[in-house]
Order: sequence, then structure tokens, then C-alpha cells
Amino acid sequence: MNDPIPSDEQLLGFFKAMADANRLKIIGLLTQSPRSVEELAALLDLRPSTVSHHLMVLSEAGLVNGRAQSYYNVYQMTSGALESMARRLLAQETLPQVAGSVDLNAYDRKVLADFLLPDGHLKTIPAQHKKREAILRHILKSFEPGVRYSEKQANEILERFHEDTATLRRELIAYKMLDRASGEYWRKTDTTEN
Amino acid sequence: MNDPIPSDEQLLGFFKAMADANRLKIIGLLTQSPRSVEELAALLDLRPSTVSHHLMVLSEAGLVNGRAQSYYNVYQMTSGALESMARRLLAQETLPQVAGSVDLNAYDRKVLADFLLPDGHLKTIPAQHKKREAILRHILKSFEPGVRYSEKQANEILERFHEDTATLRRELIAYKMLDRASGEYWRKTDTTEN
DNA sequence: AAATTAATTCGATGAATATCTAATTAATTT
DNA sequence: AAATTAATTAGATATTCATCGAATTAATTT
Repeated sequence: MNDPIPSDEQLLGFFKAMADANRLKIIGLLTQSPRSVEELAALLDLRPSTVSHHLMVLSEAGLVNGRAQSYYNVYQMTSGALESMARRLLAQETLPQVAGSVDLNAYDRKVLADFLLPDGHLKTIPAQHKKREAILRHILKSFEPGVRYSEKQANEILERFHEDTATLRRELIAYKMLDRASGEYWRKTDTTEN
Repeated sequence: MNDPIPSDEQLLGFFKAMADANRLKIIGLLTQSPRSVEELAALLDLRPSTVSHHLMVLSEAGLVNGRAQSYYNVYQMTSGALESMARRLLAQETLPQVAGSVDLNAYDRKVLADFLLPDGHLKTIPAQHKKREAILRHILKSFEPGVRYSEKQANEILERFHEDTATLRRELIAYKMLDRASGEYWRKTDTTEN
């Protein structure tokens, strides 16, 4: 009943198979009735070799299948293949998963590469939200979870990144990465960073 | 509730838009959250101009839309677009309709061109089912609906196609295109030919 | 056995298109 | 005001791929 989530290659193969006008017509014709290569070629005004190629693509995507019948090759829709694909597209978990192979830290790394000097100091503190956030996430790694730092200790760490330690402190609080009470600073526990 | 049947161009545009690995990744990322061109470019390791191009394709297919936010362009999924497409794919009437623009008589015409001499006579009577059928459908047009022909009259008509009138008569009966009783022949009424 | 026919495979060609760089535009920060 | 930044556009290049013709294979008809 539940279709498995298709792999990225399956998904891509499916869409590539459907992304051609003549292959769409073949699908349309085969949903009406099975047909031979020769017949499809006549109907679409294409060479049999071309139709053969299209049928190969469609069959590798699992959408059609052919059987030899005397010396004809008769192709038909693979029953349920298309419906199954459509249903998987509707499943909420399919699409987000396509981004699975994407390196979600790539953006942060790019920002770090743009703003960090070789010695680890910041060229500037980025003006833009997303980039400032990425930089602050990076700085936060220098604070051990569970440890409470005095303002002096905190400044010593922050100086390694930028002389304007006051701004860095304020921003770390604002972005809810650090907590402060009675002159002490500590890392919040709900961060998802390492 | 009922999505309209998409035009062939819409269908093709949709599949073409999805038929690229990087665009699939963009879709995957945007189903997680809206993102700017720059961010997508960093995540996919592509130039912003390339991402811009992909977003254009996706937006022309109606799948994503962008809004200017300060000087970023933030893109997001067009809500319901993908689901709507998937549901239309599931609709039984969508696919057969794709073949709508196909000339369904093209096959018969090809067979006629292959087997008819310029004067209308048959080179041979095709050995293969489908082709014999196509030829017989053609011959049948020379019989008026509602008229009863004697065997002699029938033969006069059939001779214009092939000397072996006995075979033609037999086959027309076998394929249920003509009926016979007490030495007379007439066209069956349930044929869909003109 | 020889000729015909359907289908596939292979190689070549041309069209579509993914990607990049460079130039341009528009908005923001300094 | 000048410099920076994000995005798009245009032009160039390279890759993918649809299509065809020719050669090959396999089955069928004569």
C-alpha cells in the first residue's frame, strides 16, 4: 500500500523519461492500448530506431515493458507504475529528501571563507542577518557547553575573532546562542551545533 | 477540488523543469524553507547566474515564486503546485489525452502507401493481421452501407483491388466487416469507419 | 533456401540546454 | 558619495540527447 520513497536516481530517471514530447505521446498511446514499435513509429512519424530508443528510456524508468509476439515487439504500460510515482510525489517526505545529498553546511563554510582571515580573525562583522548568524555559529564553537564564563574570560575568547567584543557579546545574546546572568555567560543547551 | 486537465505544453514544461538533478535539489531545499539565490548557489556549489536560470525555469513551470526582500530575492515553493500536478497525473483522463494530437489514421495510411499501386490495385494481400485489417478497412469503403450485393457485384468491386476475390471475400467476413446470407453480401452497421 | 520484415544497435549529426564569465542593474552599507 | 553586495542578463562553451541512416539480428513468408 505504501510506496517506498524513490531514490534520487529513480526520481530523476522518471522525470527525464517524461520530459520529451514524443515520449509523452507514446505514453498517451500506450495507455489506450499496447502497440508494436512499427505502429508507434507510423503514428508518430518517426523512424523505428528512434522509437526503439524512446521505449528503452521509458522501460528503464519502469514505465513500459515489451514482450516479443511473433517477430513484433509489443509494448504496454507497466500497470501501476505511473500511479505509484504520482502517489510518491504526493507523499510529504519524498521531496525534502531529495536535498539529502546536499551539504547543508556549504553556505556557512562559504561565509566563513569570505569573512575569516587566515589567522582566524574576522575581516569585518557581516552586516547581513544570515551571514552574521553563520559567523556567530562559528564563534560559538569556542565556548564549551556547560561552562560558565566571566565577562573577562568571554572577552578573551571573542578577541581572537574581532576587537569589538561588546558587539559580539550582544549579538550572541540576541541570536540566543549565549545566555547571561549576574555577569556570567554560558552556552545555551538547545543549539543544534557541535 | 478537481484540477483541470493540463495542456500538453504544461505537462511537458512541468516534466522538463523537474528533469534536472540540480533543479530537483532546489525543489528539495525549497520544500524545507524559502531561500535566496545566493544561499542556493552556495549549497549547490553553482554560480548565482546558473541558479537564477534554474529558478526561472521552475517559476515558468509555476512551481516556485520569488519575492524581493531588501536586495535579496527569496524564492519559495508555490504552495499546492506540485500536489496539483501529481493529482492530475493520477487522473485517468490526463494521459490518454496526451495522444490527442496524434493522427490515429497515420498507421493505416502508411500501410496503404506500402501496399497500393498507383492504380489502386494491391501489390499483395498483406500476410500480417494489422496490415491486412488496414487494407480490408480501406476496401470496405467501396461498399455502400445498407446496400445488398450479389456475389457477382461484390466480385466486381473486389477485382479493382486484387484478382483473388475469394480470399478478399472470406477475409472481409472473417474480420466481421461484411455479413453474408443466401448469396448476398452487405456491410455491417457496427463499423466505425466512414 | 531465399526474400521479406521488425527490431535493435551503432555512429554520426544537429539541436537543446546547463554552466560559466563578464557586464549591468539595483539596493545597502560605510 | 563611494564602495559593496545580490541578482539578473547576455554571450560563449560544452555537454546532453533526439533523431536519422546503415548494419545486424532474428523471425516469417514465399
